Amino acid sequence: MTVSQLLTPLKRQTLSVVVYEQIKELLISGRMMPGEHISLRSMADALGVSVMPVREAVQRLTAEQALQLTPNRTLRVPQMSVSQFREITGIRKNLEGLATATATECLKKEEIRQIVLWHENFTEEMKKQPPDGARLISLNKELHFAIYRGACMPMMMQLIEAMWLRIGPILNYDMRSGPSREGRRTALIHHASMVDAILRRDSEAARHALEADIQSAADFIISVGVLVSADETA
Amino acid sequence: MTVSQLLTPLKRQTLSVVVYEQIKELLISGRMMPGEHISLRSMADALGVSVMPVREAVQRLTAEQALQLTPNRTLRVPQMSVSQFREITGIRKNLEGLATATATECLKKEEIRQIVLWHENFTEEMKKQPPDGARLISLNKELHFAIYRGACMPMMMQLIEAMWLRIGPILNYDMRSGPSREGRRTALIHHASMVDAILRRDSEAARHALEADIQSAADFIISVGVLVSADETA
DNA sequence: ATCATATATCTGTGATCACAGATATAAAAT
DNA sequence: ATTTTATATCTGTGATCACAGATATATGAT
Repeated sequence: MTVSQLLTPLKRQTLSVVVYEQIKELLISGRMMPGEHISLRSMADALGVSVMPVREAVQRLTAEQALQLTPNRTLRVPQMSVSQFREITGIRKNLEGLATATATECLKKEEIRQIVLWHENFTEEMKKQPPDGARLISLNKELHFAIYRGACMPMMMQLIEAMWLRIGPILNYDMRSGPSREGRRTALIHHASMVDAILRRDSEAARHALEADIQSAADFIISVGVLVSADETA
Repeated sequence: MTVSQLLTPLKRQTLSVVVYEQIKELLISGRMMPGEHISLRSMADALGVSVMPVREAVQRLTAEQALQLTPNRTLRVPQMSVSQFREITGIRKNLEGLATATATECLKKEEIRQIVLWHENFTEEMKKQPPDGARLISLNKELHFAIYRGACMPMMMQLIEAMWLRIGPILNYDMRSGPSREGRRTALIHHASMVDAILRRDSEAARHALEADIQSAADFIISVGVLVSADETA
């Protein structure tokens, strides 16, 4: 065996996409608050690169509406109005419902085993006093995406990820301090019936449970009052 | 009335977004073929700007998968495999179906009048011998988006536009020389029943007609054989 | 102390240069 | 004539500078 065979393929990673992934992770895990301002140069200094890669990463995130460029040439993580959040919730129920139903019919045994595992870990963390907010966010995401991946619809995955990227800061806003008690109970109920439906290969039941999970979480977010009026989002 | 009141608000248009819109228009109207190569500098020269704005526009289009960056650092308009096209068709039926059903229930009279107008123009152009391919593409798009806009779901609109951007080059591939005779007949049938359902405020019938329209067009594209094998899209 | 003005600093945007990798072209050797 | 080698050109990427607009700070006058 030669040395060249030992080397990893070293897939081409431009600095831009590395920066992009980093900022994306900050947003999706909710370490940046809605309304918070950022700047290209400060971000570049913090990451130890020039502004160039940050520019391209930010440009891309702005196109995905994960960041927002105000009329005063200021970058910020967008706030969200109730109506925007309602619309995004409707779209999510549609897309993720379709992905869940499709996945239920074609998931492999090994993949189902993994899903059950994520579910158990999530349940376990939920029962702690108090649960670790960051870990809950992560486990919840892993559980959902393990299901969606099973649908074998790569483009659908991208759309769903784009949606999660936009609601990431909002979701974290809630999860950061751990969800309320009844929030925990309903999440566990819906997750359980969703996993149960998958095990029974009942695609419509799985879709229904998933939609209920999304809707109840959305209702909670709206009731908390972190969303702003429509004119503050412009 | 002062002069300042006569001036348009002059909304801030960066060069980048102007270039972005231009390339987008080229793609969506199908003036660029799938597999065709482009370069930043040639595009910049053609538009009379530096490479900088083109870079950002292309970066954004690449993120939206409307352009593709090959491993050899070459830009091209992506080809599409049959499975990719099938998936995108499924997503489109879902998203555009939801938008159509929603719009059917809340469209205003004036908006419906406009939709009927686009439908009549499209029908008229279809009956010409031969029909103008570019005009058909434009009219078809206007008709569909007039309906979707009626749903008042701005985020949904962005998702739908992103889908159309990706299939633009493929659709044009077919429409350029005008559709086949039976393609024309089925398109007209589905459009007619869709508009009819909207007039009757029958949202489920409208959704069904829309889905049939998308599916029949997709079946035709697949039968033409412009799609490539999966390994050519990597 | 309060308000107006001026200065300094920070913002994103665009242009230009330098660089490494890939491709095409031309020259040379067989 | 064919293959190999060298050169030139073209590719996207990253860094740096210049610029105009906006914001904050400081300076001045009242």
